[in-house]
Amino acid sequence: MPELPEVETVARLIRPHLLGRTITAASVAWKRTIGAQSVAAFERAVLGARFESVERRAKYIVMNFHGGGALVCHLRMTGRIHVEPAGWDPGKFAKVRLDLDSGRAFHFIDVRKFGRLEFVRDPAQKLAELGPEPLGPEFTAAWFERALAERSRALKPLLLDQTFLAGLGNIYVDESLHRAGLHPLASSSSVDSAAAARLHAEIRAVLAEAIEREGSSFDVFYRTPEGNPGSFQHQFRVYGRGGEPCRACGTPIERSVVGQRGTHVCPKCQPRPRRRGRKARRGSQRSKG
DNA sequence: ATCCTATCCTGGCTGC
DNA sequence: TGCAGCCAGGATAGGA
Repeated sequence: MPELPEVETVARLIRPHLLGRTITAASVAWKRTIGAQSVAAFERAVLGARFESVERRAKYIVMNFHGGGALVCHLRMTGRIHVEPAGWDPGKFAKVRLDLDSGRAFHFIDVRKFGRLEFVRDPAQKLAELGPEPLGPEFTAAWFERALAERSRALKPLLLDQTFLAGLGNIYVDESLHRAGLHPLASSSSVDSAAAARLHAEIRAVLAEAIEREGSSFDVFYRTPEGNPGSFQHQFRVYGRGGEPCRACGTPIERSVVGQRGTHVCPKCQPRPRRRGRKARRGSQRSKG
């Protein structure tokens, strides 16, 4: 499903088609896609608007308009964006169409209808609750170590919490935890300094590598706006590899459910914590608080 | 504070 | 080949 690397890829690919372009017509085929706003109000708001910038924040694509206001898009699980020549057929799952003065049209397409394309006056306000960007300057190893220590939640649900750290989803959490040798159920407060630094580095590394490969496509849903699948799925170490040998040690990857999410762990590389919420006993660190 | 469950959706898969 | 039933999951709301 689209996580930070996939959303970044989409933003990069649609940006050149949108910058400086004006919306000349708008139509909405599925009302819930545009959020709480009425179709009439949405169309009124975007008609004549000119794209000034296209950014990514967490898993959101923020398309700012000249003079204020923005379209904020979340692909959720199956959302896709295409900017294609006017005659292009977006298919039966098309939800919103925005015609551009370039002769192209912006299409928001979504099989499962969970995705959103909302017009907001103040995107900063809408995105205010999000945690730091994992690839941004705020996300330092020191901040991360402290933030983990300040809570006592299982690592996986915490990393999926967008108000804690913004942009990771199920795939990249599983991959990061495996690469750092940490179990998804380990308590955040039990993570010592060295492990926090390791996890910090692996989160950044896995996201950067995935962006380089234009994200992951493991089903028919995620495609870049150019219609291509990403290729990072070939680098997965645990995600979707239940029963297959760990690439590091050969032990079969175990699949379980953590926080309602399919979860993939190498039982040897990521030993299960003996007790939740307590510091690991051996080789303990000397952290001062 | 943290955890758990239900909700939103439908294509694709499994099993009969 | 058909079909019922289950699964996937990001975000959010509400309850324990």
